[in-house]
Amino acid sequence: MRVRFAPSPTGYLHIGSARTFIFNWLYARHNGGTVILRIDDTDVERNTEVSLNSIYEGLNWLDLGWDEQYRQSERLDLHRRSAEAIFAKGMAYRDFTPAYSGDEQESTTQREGAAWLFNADMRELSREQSDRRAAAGEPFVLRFRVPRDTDRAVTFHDHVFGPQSKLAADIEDFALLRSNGMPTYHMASCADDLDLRITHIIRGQDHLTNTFKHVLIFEALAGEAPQFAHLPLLIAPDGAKLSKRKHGPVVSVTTYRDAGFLAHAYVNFLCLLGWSPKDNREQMSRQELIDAFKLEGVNRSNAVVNFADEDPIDPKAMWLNGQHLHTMPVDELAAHLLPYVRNAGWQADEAKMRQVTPLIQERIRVLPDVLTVADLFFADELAPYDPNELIPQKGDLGTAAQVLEKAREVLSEAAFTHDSLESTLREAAVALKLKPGQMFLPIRVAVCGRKTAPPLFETLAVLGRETSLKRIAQALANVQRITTHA
RNA sequence: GGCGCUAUCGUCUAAGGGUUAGGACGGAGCCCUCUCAAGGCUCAAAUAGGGGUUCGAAUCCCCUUAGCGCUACCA
Repeated sequence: MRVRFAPSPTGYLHIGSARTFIFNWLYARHNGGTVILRIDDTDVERNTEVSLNSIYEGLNWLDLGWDEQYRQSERLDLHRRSAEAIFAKGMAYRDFTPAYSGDEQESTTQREGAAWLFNADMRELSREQSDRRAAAGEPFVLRFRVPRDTDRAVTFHDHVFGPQSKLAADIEDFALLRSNGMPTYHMASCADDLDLRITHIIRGQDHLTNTFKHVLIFEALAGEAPQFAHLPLLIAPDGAKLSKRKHGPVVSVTTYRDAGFLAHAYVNFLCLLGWSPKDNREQMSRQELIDAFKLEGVNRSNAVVNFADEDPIDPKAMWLNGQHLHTMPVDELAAHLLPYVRNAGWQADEAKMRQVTPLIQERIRVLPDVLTVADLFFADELAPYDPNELIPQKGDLGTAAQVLEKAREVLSEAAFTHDSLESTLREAAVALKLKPGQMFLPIRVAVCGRKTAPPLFETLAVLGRETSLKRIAQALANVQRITTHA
């Protein structure tokens, strides 16, 4: 079994394309098949190297890999020979009509009545006439001669959409070769699918109606077409199809990468758009996805990627990334986090990172969150904060000072382990006739620089005696400065 | 305009003739608790509309509506 993913390098890797690639990959891995990456670059006008690179960039980030790789631009001979073969069988003809020059937007919306199907004079042109004009160097496009004197229907079975049928008489005589000699998408794609022995074509639903044309080409060339499976499209909250121009960077996979997503969490999220394992599972490992993936589980209706102007990330994707982060082994997560910490300019080694990671693991949803959650473990100096933050419930600056002084006293003796710190500080609270919360808050703020932070005893243990006492002393000094000035 | 496809909570989805229409995200509330998270529990929230077929329809058929796709040398 052989599947292919065939992006054209006219933009970056789009979220919908990424999902198509993922589904192809999953289908192949589930069935022990081969994944082929084929760059569909026959449109020389619009292809760019930058775009090609960004597609590789996106694909590499997904970290799934592929088995074989081709570029259509290196296979033009095959495409032309295939077109010639169809022409030789009399199933294609030359059309010397100059390229349609009307405004295409208007032509499709304003045109009344029947759609264009073919240019009768060209379809009926005698072979002698055709050869003569071609020999004279007159440019032409090669069109498929769609059978239309019968009531025959073109049919195929789609693994997602079921049986499909369309009257041949409703299919226009599409182009195989352009007047510049380059193959069209239809020609190149089918010729390559045949030559690369593709068994299953899994692609976006925007190709569903093109498939009738492809079936005609496959029949003309080989008599038999591969299997088809079309995927529902990914659309924007406004119902429009995702486009760079209209929706901005949300449509690029690099948006998620740059936001600090785990590649696998992103893959997991994309899988849930248009496919379901049918058993309510959502967080799934790569192997679980491979095992569960079946084309029968693919939906038929388009799925909305739920983003907003203020937030380009789908909330469910954010949640799912958090789930993967929360359940990841500590060492693995620490390894993911360390580069972010170092890029921020902080001193950190693997050992320190592994100590800090368990304290922040369930408090982050994307990797860069480490910068705002764990800063207090890495920064030498705490950012300045309002000393009034040190005041506990039902207390005042005096209470804060009292707590901090007591903390300084007991912490200079206590062992810096979780259990020892907890019992020491709880006893101190009792001695001061304060509730535990009133005792802990001033210390937390003194040591973390803010009220929301990881649990106090673990935090103190990781910070160590020296840093903890230094920060408590600084807080105390700040409080005393205010009270004496007042 | 023609042809094709689709239609379940705001979003992702389950249920493919018989269920109080299930789960998840997001939202609200409660619990847990040294703060924040995480976790647990609860609540609000859907079968586009109309006709059939059937004892019985979200599910099958038809119509309407809406959305999407393709539509003369983009892929």
